Amino acid sequence: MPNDASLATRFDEWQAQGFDAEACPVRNVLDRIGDKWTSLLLVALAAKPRRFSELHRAVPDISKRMLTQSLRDLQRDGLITRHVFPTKPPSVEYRLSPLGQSAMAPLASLIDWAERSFAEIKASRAAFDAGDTSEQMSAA
Amino acid sequence: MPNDASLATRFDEWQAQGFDAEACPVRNVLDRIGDKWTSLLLVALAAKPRRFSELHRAVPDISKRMLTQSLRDLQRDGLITRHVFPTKPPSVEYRLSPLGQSAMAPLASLIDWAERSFAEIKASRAAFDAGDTSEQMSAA
DNA sequence: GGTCTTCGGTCTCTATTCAAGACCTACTGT
DNA sequence: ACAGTAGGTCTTGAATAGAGACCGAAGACC
Repeated sequence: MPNDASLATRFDEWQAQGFDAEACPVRNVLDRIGDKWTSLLLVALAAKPRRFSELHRAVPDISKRMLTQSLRDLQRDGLITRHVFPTKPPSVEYRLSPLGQSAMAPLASLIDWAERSFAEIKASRAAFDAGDTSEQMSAA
Repeated sequence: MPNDASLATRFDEWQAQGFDAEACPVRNVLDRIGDKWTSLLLVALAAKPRRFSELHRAVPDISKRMLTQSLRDLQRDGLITRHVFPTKPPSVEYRLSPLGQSAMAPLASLIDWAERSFAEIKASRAAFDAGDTSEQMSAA
């Protein structure tokens, strides 16, 4: 069962292993999750399989270039599968693989946290931007 | 309780709201989590409070510039706090705020998933890079 | 028959962001 | 006196993201 302590322990282990980017799951996997679009696409596909243009409409401000690239990355990592139908204008459907579905639970818990904490984060940002220099000068 | 269905529902809600980046917790929060360094720093600070150079040593291949900037972002979002001690060479300690600690549980579950799935992801990447074009042509 | 739109992309070009490393002030040890 | 440490900032090049043009084939429109 993961908790803060085991996280810290694992951090030490990763560090001991020289923090090789190839070997470190955090760097490998979280870099992809945080890829600005990929998590959004995963959530979009969690609802149901969708086609390319459908995804493009669902996530309005992604460019085709980035959509293509993000889908390729997701496919490469085995989180989604790509199905080509040789229809008159070709249609391509993307759907979550079992591996991708297994990611939804932890991803949902993160999103859940994000929604719960969003007000507090926004408040903190506002305070920070207002010049709130609440830095403790311990033992002046 | 979050599950796939509620995620999908929320996605529809975000979409209905015009997907304003300001209002969407996923884009706001996940963008930061996936900021390449921030989650790593959060994990590093989960173990214990650390000082600037200590963090720089703990995460070997981050540049000072990015370390400074990532810490500022984290501080701005209220996930960490910054404590300046007016010692002879000034020392600055960073530590997780309560909000930051509340993020560790979902983050840990994601990292847990990442470690469990890493082998499968690596295998998938290898297959993909080997030119495994396993695209289903339904109804040839 | 000619033109317009859809679909799933690719290509090019520009703007932003990242990363490496020099530099800075103040102090400390040798 | 000189180098080194601490916590950064600044400058400069490299990688990356985004906007939008283009493409081929097939309908649908007129």
